[in-house]
Amino acid sequence: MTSTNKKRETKTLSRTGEKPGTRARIIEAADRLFYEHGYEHTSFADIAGAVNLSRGNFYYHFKTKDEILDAVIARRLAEREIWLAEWERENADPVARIRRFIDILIMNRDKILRYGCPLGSLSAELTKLDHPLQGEAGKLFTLFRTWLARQFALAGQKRSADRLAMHLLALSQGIATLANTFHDETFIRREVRALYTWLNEVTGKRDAGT
Amino acid sequence: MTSTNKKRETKTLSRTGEKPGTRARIIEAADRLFYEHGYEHTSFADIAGAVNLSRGNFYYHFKTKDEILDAVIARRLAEREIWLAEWERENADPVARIRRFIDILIMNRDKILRYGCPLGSLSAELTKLDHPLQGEAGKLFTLFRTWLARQFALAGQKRSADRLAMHLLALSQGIATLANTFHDETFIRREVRALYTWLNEVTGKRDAGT
DNA sequence: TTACGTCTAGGACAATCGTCCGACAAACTG
DNA sequence: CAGTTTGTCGGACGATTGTCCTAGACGTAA
Repeated sequence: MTSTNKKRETKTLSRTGEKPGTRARIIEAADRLFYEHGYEHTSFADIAGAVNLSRGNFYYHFKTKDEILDAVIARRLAEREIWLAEWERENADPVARIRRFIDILIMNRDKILRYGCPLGSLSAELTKLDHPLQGEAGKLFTLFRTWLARQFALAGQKRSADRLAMHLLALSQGIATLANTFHDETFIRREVRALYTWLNEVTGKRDAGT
Repeated sequence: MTSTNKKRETKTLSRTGEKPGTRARIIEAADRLFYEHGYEHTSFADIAGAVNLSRGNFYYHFKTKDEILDAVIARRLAEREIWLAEWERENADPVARIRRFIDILIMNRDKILRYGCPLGSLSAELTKLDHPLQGEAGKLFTLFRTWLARQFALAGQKRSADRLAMHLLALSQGIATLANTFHDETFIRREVRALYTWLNEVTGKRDAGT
């Protein structure tokens, strides 16, 4: 449902005189603008301006705003799936993998301080708009939820895997929101340390460093 | 800065043929609509329609949309201050007071499932809009933060009072966001139970019921 | 060459936005 | 009584919104 795009396939196949990946550039700009200024507050003109396109040409690629949002969510999903694959490839230990998830808070701290959590803020906004793509946005959370639960299960917490995953998701979400509200980087670092400790406790491990 | 309203005073004093508390009714409707549909997504016409007023008359009471937002935030602040006073009056034990805060998640669970956290969603939206009243909205969090920290201090956790307050705020915030995203009431109840346990642990108390 | 599909530009469109005005009814003031 | 204040109404304003259309430029295929 998310991205059955005949256009995309056509594009990929054709070798006409198009600028390299105009459609992809639009989605990328929309992704950034939706994150920084919100979905509703970002206009067609804003996105078109960000990629130096006329609004008319823009319409050629996306007929409606919802279509762009759908593409943006699909892009975010794909991006996160790559993250998860990398974390699995680089860490055999499921607990180490979960730590990689927690580390997002540190690695993206600048953007979090300025714009909050990309997943949470989008989901919250679509709720207020009663937008039909709420479910799609929810899949972003579901992706992490099931992945985290699988790691917790691998770490020996099979029975409470989903509970732990949800708890970790909720706390990460709340940390991002409050850090954004108070513009407090120290708070992020402190909570991440606490999360590390919590992770070791619930997985029955000894402390594994900072 | 928030609510120096000559008009309000005039209104309170005058006994003209006005409908009882038109201004207050406007603020009340705006408060609800901002929560349910967001600030930007709520128009003058929406609010005016909700209180059966013409847009023209509406302008008489509030010159700009920001003015309404300012009044709504002031209203929310006042309302929360009353809550806190009640909790203090009804509970001598600071830990019991903190439990009252946690209970918000249960008591407002229906609205949370539908619209998320009133504080967090507003703060997040104003961030995206880069709105001048971000700071005012932040005061709502600060109100709870300082109050919770005071209760933790009274409960014997003076050194880590603010840290505990922030942690509790963040988790509550995250619980609301995820419960809203997944429309999961069970999740709220489970996390609230866990918060009760956590509260007893950090304040060095024995388990105090459900 | 001609024909065609792909891509782009510029602008039109109806609707809605926040804002603001002028007229008027009711009540209080002197 | 006349005059002022207070509250209400209907509608106008310029700007911006998402959406859509048409004309043409470009490269490829026949």
